[in-house]
Amino acid sequence: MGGAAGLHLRFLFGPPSGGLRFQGIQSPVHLHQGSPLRSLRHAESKRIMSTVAADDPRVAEDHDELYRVRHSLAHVLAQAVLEMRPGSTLGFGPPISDGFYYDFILTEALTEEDFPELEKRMKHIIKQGQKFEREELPREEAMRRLDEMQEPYKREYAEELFEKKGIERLTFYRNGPFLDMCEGPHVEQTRALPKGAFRLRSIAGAYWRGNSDNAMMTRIYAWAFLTKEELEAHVKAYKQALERDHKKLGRELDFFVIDDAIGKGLPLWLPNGTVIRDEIEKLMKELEFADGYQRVATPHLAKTELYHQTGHLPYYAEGMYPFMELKDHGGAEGDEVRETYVLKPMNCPHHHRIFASRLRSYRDLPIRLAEYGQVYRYEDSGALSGLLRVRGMCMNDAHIYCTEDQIKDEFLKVMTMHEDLYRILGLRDYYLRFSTWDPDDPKGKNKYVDNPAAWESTQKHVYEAMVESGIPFTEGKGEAAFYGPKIDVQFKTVTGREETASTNQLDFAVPARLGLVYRDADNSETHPYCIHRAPAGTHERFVAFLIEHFGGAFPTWLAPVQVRVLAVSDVFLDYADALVARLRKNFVRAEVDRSGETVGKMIRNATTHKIPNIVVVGEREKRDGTVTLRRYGSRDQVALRLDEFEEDLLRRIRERSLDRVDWDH
RNA sequence: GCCCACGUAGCUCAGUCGGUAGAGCACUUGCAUGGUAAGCAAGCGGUCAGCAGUUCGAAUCUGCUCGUGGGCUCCA
Repeated sequence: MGGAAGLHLRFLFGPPSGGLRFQGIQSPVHLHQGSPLRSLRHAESKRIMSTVAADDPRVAEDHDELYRVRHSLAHVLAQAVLEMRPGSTLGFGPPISDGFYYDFILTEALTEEDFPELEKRMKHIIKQGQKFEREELPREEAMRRLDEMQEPYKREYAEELFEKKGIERLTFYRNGPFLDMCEGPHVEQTRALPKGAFRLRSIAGAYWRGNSDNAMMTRIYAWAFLTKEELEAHVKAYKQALERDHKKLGRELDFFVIDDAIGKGLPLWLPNGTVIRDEIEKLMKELEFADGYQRVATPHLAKTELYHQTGHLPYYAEGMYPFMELKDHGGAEGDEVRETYVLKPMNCPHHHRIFASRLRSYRDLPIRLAEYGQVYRYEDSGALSGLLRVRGMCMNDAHIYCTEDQIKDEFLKVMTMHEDLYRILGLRDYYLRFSTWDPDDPKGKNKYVDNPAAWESTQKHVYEAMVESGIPFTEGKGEAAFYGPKIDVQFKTVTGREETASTNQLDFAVPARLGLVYRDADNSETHPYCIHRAPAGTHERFVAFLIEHFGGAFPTWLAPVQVRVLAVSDVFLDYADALVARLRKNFVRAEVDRSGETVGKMIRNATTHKIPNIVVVGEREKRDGTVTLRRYGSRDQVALRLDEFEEDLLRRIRERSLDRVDWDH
């Protein structure tokens, strides 16, 4: 997987600028909430949805009250900050999904310890009942005003608005002593702002306009709602969500560790976490087998030269681990470098070489090569986060080589596979984004392969496949990979951060660049199209999503330990052992608790480890040939005959049943 | 990479004014043989992330390094 250009390789983990790493974003469209995917197949949504999300605060209800409150509070915060740090300059201060933020260049640092005083000052400002007064100025006056205000960043943006967006007049808002260039709207006056319904949340660095070439500003985030109750409910929900954090659960439930002795961003999968990975891989292999994929296996290394041929180097070198230089003799100083190798940051070049390993006929196509290949990317250290953003990862990868006529059907099958995978796992809170070419993009030919005809045709095929799939999607114009359109699947983490789970790209350029051909019906040599696809993204990130989705309480088929058997006394351990042996013959991950603790304690331990099936055996069970079953999340105990217990258990595993409902959220 | 915060036992955390380290859980052992979320007791466990400095004396103060977390256009 991955793309054929450095920039786009990184798209599985978000664009290089980090533009997708929003804090607290709501999914633009909660497309799949509350309804099974299947029912969406024929939904009325067979059209491209609006590019701007429905609950995006910028457009919601044409700037509703909440938007005005948040926007106005941002001004109040800025006023308070300027009181405490006179002479500081302003950046942006927009409403966001759960509050607002404001960016500053501060004359002297503020920390979260200053929050109480800032909040106090904000409340004081609110009490003053300052009126928000709107003023529109034509270009020259506006620019003069900004010069007087000594706000260089606002000024820079104003220039851009006049130049590029072609606006005529610039809007300013004044409340009390505070003046800001701002399009509004705002509340009438500060007393209209609900007291006690906002809370300063955190302080963070943020580059001006998100570009690391620009100045580093100080960003203050705040939560804000219309009522105190809403704020408190939000904060409470946020804290509860932190309990599901995959990093926390990963430690508590022994899923993975990241050990500095190995290296940052290089997770070690513990036995429990490996089970989940393996189960996802098994599932994917089944789905792929059904769709005619063939499995391949390729090494972690390749000669650097290969990446020169694909066009990744030297452009993408920064995203890769440093090259390994093989020298003559013992590699002593001064020995000539014979060849260099790289740790692969993607699998596609290897798969392309497999395609090239023999002469291909049009009759062979489509060829679908699948591999869960381990890749390594040298991500910025500050970007690393648990399993969500790592430097060593396993791609849920496959490359489909096909003719133009096959694109639509193949893409449709790929999207259907996504649907199947997510439905099986009960994942609903995601949306799809169709990223297209922007022929008018000023960066033009540097950003996209210069082949308008290919763009038009491939986008049409992908679009038609999406429409036919019936899966709703949004469009991101100008966000395509440089070699073709793509469909990304966006998920939200428990803390509200949005991440790309899967990226699926249509590549009409790189196979040609590598000289891949097949013999066509007319005996000519033709370049294949290539679809890069990864329904489960990387196994690291995907398992992280699943941990958070299930809150660590996995359904039986996914659970690291599927059944734990407790004997009420050591006397009945033989019965417990026999039961476990019987289950393990059927590949059930069952084990006996031999801790010798009290039953209450063993129940507690199994429960805190979120084991889905707890079986208690004692005299009654041994005598009657039964078990007493207690399912995770339930206090009920059910007595079952051994064979009916086993049959039900095996069925749930076989059917990949989501056998619990209380984690529905 | 950059900004901010944080780093004490395997985990979660306490540690006052700078005076040489503590709890609960986990683990080990012993007792208890217990019927659905913690039986009782003892023990083991720390280079207070690392290095350097200030000091008679540093977990505590300062600097650097390493690591972790949050954030780095939701664009006036």
